[in-house]
Amino acid sequence: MQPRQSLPGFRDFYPEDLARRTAIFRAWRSVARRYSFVEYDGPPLEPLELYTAKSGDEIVGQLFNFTDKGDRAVSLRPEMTPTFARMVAARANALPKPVRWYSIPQLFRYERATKGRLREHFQLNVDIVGEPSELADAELLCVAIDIMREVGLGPDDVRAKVSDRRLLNVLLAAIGIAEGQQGAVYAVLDKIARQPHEISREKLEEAGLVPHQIDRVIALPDISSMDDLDRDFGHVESCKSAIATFGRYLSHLRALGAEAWIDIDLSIVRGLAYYTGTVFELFDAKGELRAICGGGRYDTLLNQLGGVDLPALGFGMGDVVLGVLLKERGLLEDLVADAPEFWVVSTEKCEPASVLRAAAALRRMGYSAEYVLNEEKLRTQKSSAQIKAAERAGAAWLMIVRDDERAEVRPLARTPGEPARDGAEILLHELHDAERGFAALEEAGVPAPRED
RNA sequence: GUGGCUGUAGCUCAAUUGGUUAGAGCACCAGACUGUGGCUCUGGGGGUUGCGGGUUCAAUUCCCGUCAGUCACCCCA
Repeated sequence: MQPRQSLPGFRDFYPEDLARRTAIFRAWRSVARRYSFVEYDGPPLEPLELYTAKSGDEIVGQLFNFTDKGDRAVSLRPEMTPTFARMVAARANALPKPVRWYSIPQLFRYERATKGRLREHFQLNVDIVGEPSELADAELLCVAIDIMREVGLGPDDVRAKVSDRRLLNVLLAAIGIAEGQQGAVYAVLDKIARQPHEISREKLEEAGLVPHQIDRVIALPDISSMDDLDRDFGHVESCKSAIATFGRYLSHLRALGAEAWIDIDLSIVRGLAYYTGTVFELFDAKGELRAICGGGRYDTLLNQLGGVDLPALGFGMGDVVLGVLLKERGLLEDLVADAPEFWVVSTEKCEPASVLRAAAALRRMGYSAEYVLNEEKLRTQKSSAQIKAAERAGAAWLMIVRDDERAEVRPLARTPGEPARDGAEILLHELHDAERGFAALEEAGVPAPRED
C-alpha cells in the first residue's frame, strides 16, 4: 500500500508552495542580516531530556518523540531555545557580546493540527545574548516589525502588542496580589480578551482576590499609554523604576521608527514561564489569526538550561500564520518558481541538433534554457505550438532557431493586440565563444544570467 | 484528549422523497485555424462518491464505525 497523503499536520511543498516559503525565508534573512544577525543551526533531533529537564514530563505528550535504534529517548525539536542555549553556553566565554544570532529551524510538535498550527513548521528565531539594556529589547522588536514591512505589511495590517513582566509584577504587587497568586492572574490576563469578564472574575475570585483587586486586574488591559500608566500607578513608589524602564523601551522604539506599530497591552504575558522582562506579540490587525510572532526577555533561562548567567532575549516567528496572512492579502501570489530565461524554438529549416547546441551554449553561459523535450516534435511541431509551451512555462526570452546558422532572439512578453516585433538576429556559432556570445545577447537586449 | 460541522475529477461545485452508464466549469493532454503566440473551436484522459460495514430490489443520498479536514475547548510556537 502506497500512502497517497503526507502525514497529518505535515506539508508537501509543490514548486509554487516552495516559492512562497522561499520568499518568506528571503525576507527573514534579508532583515536579520540588515541588523547584522548571523545564522546558525543545530540538530533537528535531540535527546528527550533536553526538553523534559526543565519543563517536566508533562510536555512529552506534546513532543514528537520516540526511541531510536540505540535505545535512546529522542525527540524532534519542538523549539530552538534549548539548543540555542546549549550552543551559546558551550562558548559563552569566547563569544563577543552581545551575541546576535538567528536561525530558521523546522520544528515539530505532536498535537492535533488546526489552521495556522501544524505538526511541523519553520520558525525564525532571533536572539540577543549578553545585553541587559532595554535598547536590545527595542532593537529585537524592530527586527520583527521590519520583517512585516519587508513582506509588504503595514501598521494597518499588523499590530505589535508590548508589555513587560517586571512592570506587571510590580503593578500586581501594588494592587496587593501575593506572589502565590500571580500565576493564576497571568492565566486570566492571557485570555482576558477571549473570554467573558464574568468568567475572568470567577477565576480571579477562586484565586483568592477580593472584589477591589479583581476590578483593578480587569482594568489593566485598558492601560494603553504611558499617561494611563502614570495616572494609575505613577504615584506608587515601588512602581516608579519599572515604569521608567518601560518608558525608555518605548522611547527607543519611537526613535527606531516603530511607534506606529506599537500598542501597549498588559494582557500580553506569553504562556511560557521563562520570560522575565519585556514581552511582545505581533497580531494581524483584525485579530482573526493566531499570533504571527512572539518573544521577549528571558534573563534567567540560559542559567537554567546552560549554566551560564547571561541576560538574553529573543522571538520566534512561524511561517504558517504569516503565510496564511500573506496569502489572504494576495502578497505572495505572483511568485513563479524558476521560470526559464530562454525557450529555444525549432523551425522547419533547422535540425534538432542545432536547437540542442544552442540550448547547451546558453546553459554554459549561465542561462536557464528549455526546449520541447521530444525529438519528433522538435522536427515537426509548429513554432506557434512551441511558443505556447514557452508561455506556459513563463519563459522570458525566445530563441527561434531559423536554420542551422542563425537564430532570432526576442522577448516573449508582448503587449496584447500588437503584432510581435522582429527580434535581433544572432549567429549561433557566436554563442560558443563566451565573450562574443554575451556581446551578441547584450545587443539583443538580454540581461546577464540570473544569479541564484 | 473532548464536542460540533464537512468529505463527489488536480481545483470550485452539481446530481428530484433513495432510482438508468455520477455531470459542468477551470486545469491538463492532443488536434484545427496548413509552421512566430495569449482568442476561438474540436476531441481526449481522468472518480472504488475518503475508507469499511449495515439497511434496501436499488445508496453519492439513510445508519454505524473509521480516517482525514475544519471550528470551539485544552494546550501552546
